[in-house]
This record gives sequence, C-alpha cells and structure tokens, in this order.
Amino acid sequence: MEKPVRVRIAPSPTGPLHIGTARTALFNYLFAKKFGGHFILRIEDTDLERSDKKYEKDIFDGLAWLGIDADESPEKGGKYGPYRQSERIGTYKKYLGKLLADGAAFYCLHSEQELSAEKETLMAEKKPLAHWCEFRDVPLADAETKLGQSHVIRFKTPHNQKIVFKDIIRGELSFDSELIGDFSIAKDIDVPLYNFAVVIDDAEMKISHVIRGEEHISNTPKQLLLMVALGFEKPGYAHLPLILGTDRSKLSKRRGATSVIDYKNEGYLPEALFNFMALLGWNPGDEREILSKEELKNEFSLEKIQKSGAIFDITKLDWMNGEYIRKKSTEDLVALCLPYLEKIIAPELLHATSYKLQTIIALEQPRLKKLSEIGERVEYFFKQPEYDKELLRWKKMSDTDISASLEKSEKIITQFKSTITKTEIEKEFLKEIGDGDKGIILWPLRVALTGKKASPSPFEILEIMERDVALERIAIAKKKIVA
RNA sequence: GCCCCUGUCGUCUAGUGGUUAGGACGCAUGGUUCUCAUCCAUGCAACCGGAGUUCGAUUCUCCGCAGGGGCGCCA
Repeated sequence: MEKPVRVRIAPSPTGPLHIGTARTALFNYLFAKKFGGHFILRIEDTDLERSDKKYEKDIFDGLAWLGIDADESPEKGGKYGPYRQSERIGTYKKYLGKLLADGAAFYCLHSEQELSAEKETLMAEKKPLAHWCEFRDVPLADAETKLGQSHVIRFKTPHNQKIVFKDIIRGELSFDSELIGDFSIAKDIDVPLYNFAVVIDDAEMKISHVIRGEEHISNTPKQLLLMVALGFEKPGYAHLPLILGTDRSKLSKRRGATSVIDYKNEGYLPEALFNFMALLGWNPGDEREILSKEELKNEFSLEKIQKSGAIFDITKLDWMNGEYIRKKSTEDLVALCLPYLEKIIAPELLHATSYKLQTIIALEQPRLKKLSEIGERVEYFFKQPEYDKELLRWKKMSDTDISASLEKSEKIITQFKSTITKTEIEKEFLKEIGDGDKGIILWPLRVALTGKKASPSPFEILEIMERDVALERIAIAKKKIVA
C-alpha cells in the first residue's frame, strides 16, 4: 500500500519570494498533482527576529500569481493546525521535553565565545568542525539548575555511525556521524531551531516526500538522526539542483532580479515563468519547450531532474514570455498592458482613444517580449514624438527629396475617405509609388508619424491614427527639414 | 581546514560502449518588409583533463582539475 503523496514547501518569511523557492514550490506542486496528492505551504517563522508578516504576504501573493495553489496552508488550515511554526510552539515543546527526559538531548552550557574558540582550534588542527559537547552526559536535573546562564539544547549524536539515505535524484548518499557532532536543536525549550522543527512538522503532517534545495543535503543526516530518536517514519528525499546566477554562484541580487515580484513587475506572464522554471533542471523527455500547466502536471517526474545546477538565463525567459504574449487574446493583452500604459501616458490621452487601444496593442503583440515595453513602444500614438531631423533621411535623399516625399504622402492622405482600411491605404500608396524604391516615400512618412527607426508599417499606423493628427505630423516633419 | 554534490555547444538540455553527438534560446546569413518584429530557410557552436578496462570510450572505473553547496544559538 503506497502512502498518500503529501509534499510541502517551507519558506521562511525573511525576504520576498525568491525565484529558487518558487521553483522548489513548483516542483513540489507538480509532483503532488501528478500523483493526486496534497501540496502544503508551511511558514517557517521560528526566527522571530528575522521573520516579517509582510514577507509572508509576499510569499502568498507570489505563489498565487504563479498559480501554485496550496491544498493546505496557514490560511486554509488543515488537519494538523495552522501551518505556521510560530503557532506550533507547544508541539515542539512536547517533543523537546521527551527527548530531554530520555537523555537523547541535553542542555549545553557553553558560551558562544567558548564555542567559537573551539571552532578556531579545530580549524587550526585541520579537524572537522564538530562539537562533541562536554555536557552531553550531565543529568537533566543538574543542568536545569544552571539554566540562568547561556545555554542551548543539543541532540546527543551517536558516535561512529554511518547515516545512509537514498535520494531520488542523486542515489545513495552516506554520512559519518563523527563529522556531525552534537548539533543544536533548540535555543531553549520554547524556541525550536530549524532541524528540529522540520522533523516534527514533516512527521506530524505526514509528509511523504521531502523535495527541497540541494543546500539541505547536509541537514538530512541530522534530521534522520532525530527521526530515529523520535521513532518517526522516514520520508522520501529529493534534493533539487540549485538555480545559479550568470556567474555560476547562487542567484544573487547583484546579478539581476531574484524575487518573483520583480519578474511580475517587469511584465513577465506567470504562465511563462511557470513554464520556464519547470524547464530549469527538468525536461519532458522530448523536444517540446512550451508546455502548459496541465501538460506539466501530467508529465512531471522527479527521475528526470538534472543533477547539476542551472543558470537562470533571462534571454530564454524573454523569448518564452514573447511566445506567451503572442498567444494572448487582444482583450486579455489590453488588460495586462493597461497598468504599464498608465505609467507613461496621461489618463485623459489614454482613454480619449480607448476604442483604438485594442488595435494599437494588437499591432505591437508580435514585437513584445515584456509587458513593460508597451508604453514606450506605442507612446507616439498619443503624443507628437521627438526625433532628430536626420532620421527622416532614407538612404542618400536630399532635403528637397524628403520634402517632396512628405508632400506626396500628404497629398495621398488628404484624399482618403473618412474610414479606410490598411489594405486600402496600402493600395493607394503603392499606386502612387509605382515600381520605384518604396523607401523614398514610406521611410520619411513612417518617421514623421512615429519618430522611430523601427515600428509597424505606416499603413497599419495610418489606419488607426486620426487623419488630422497624421497630417499635422507630416507638417512638423516638413518644418524640420526646412529649418 | 573538514564533509558532500556536480561536470555535453555561451545558456537550458537530449542521448549512446560504435551516432554526421539531437533540440531550444542566442548569434550570423539569406528570404519576406520602407524599417523593426513575427514567419520561413541555412549556418555557428559542446562531450573538463589524464590514466585504466575494452577491438572501440563522450558513455564504465580510478586519479586529477574546475565549479557549487554545507560545516550557525539562520532556514
């Protein structure tokens, strides 16, 4: 009988949702969905100093934005109470008391100075940094009389023991208890530390598979030791390779955005980031790159996860985001772009032409990589662009040629009927241009309208732009040439 | 200092005891376009090194080297 699949993501609210945490959450989520299990969100806020509610909110919001929904969470609750470690202190205290009473854990009365002095000695002697504590065999009752002084609760690690476990991604991993020493499990009876709290929570919440970052590999033997002492059943383990920055070290702020919220603000679509992160260290086994959430849920497998770390390559994300932007319906894209447009374009201008917004945005859809680019790209529709006179020059045209070219365009446009499609516009112009170099007419016209060296075609622009506005811009361009 | 993990194009990766080592991003070139993007076509570019096993290793073993992670009264 297989145990029901229950996995968790256990972030600590000490900063905004990190891209690495999001990816770990994603893999846990995908694994749970694949096997019809539960994905749990547990907030690890035992460190009250560093934890902050605002980051907790950022984590909730970020995961919700990505569409990584927890089946049980601090908000949704569940059978095992609120999934916030700060609200489970009583539980930890109970187990801590048991360990202490059994003599499996003890009070260490060393000061921090003593400990760091010991560390230096160990380092100098080229020995492993393991603290085998002199207080490990002091009877509990004796130790308890001295709790006024600085102390910490440690686990009494057995000597010379091999700790072996099977990692689903890396195979069998083996550690020597001699190199671990008596590690700390709580600052005090009421203040549990990470390694201890995780073990209790994972056991109580019946976590079947622990899928977490590679940085936790060396914590695993400690946690295993605790499980044995407490008589807990061991979960399966899968340690994910790290996401690296462009310099191959841990993804850091210096090298670009590290939090999910930054990507959201930059105008990346959640489905693009979801897809991209899934492919960072995993692949479907064939050559597909664009995979929907449903496909990912159905096809995910821990076995196909890469062992080595992956660099977060923003260029590929940009490409993928562009792919997803092109898939959007115009209505959806307009809604998505609106906040970015409002940043650049005054609301009265933006909404005066709102009936054309869809057409304007559809025009830029194939060019967009990030939503944040939209404002700058379509600004010229809303106000007279600034540009240098020289931009109007196509190849070796003289000023006189440019003026003549603009006048010709002016003449053509003046004859337009009030509503006209881009196909009709194109036909009108082509009729006038004949077989010659189209750039002679079209380049100066396009620059006059947009002020840009790259943009959609003048036909598409003219279809949207008011005729009077277009004529005015041509007039302005002509003045530039004369001046 | 000690322990652990990892090593295929610049990047994400597929793959094999014998393959022209495949795909995607990127880049370059060409086609389409007044321009840009889209689209299409073509091209560029990799098995960390050295031994060993083998008829034959990118693939298996060992030793190096390189990169990464950990060794908290953080998680």
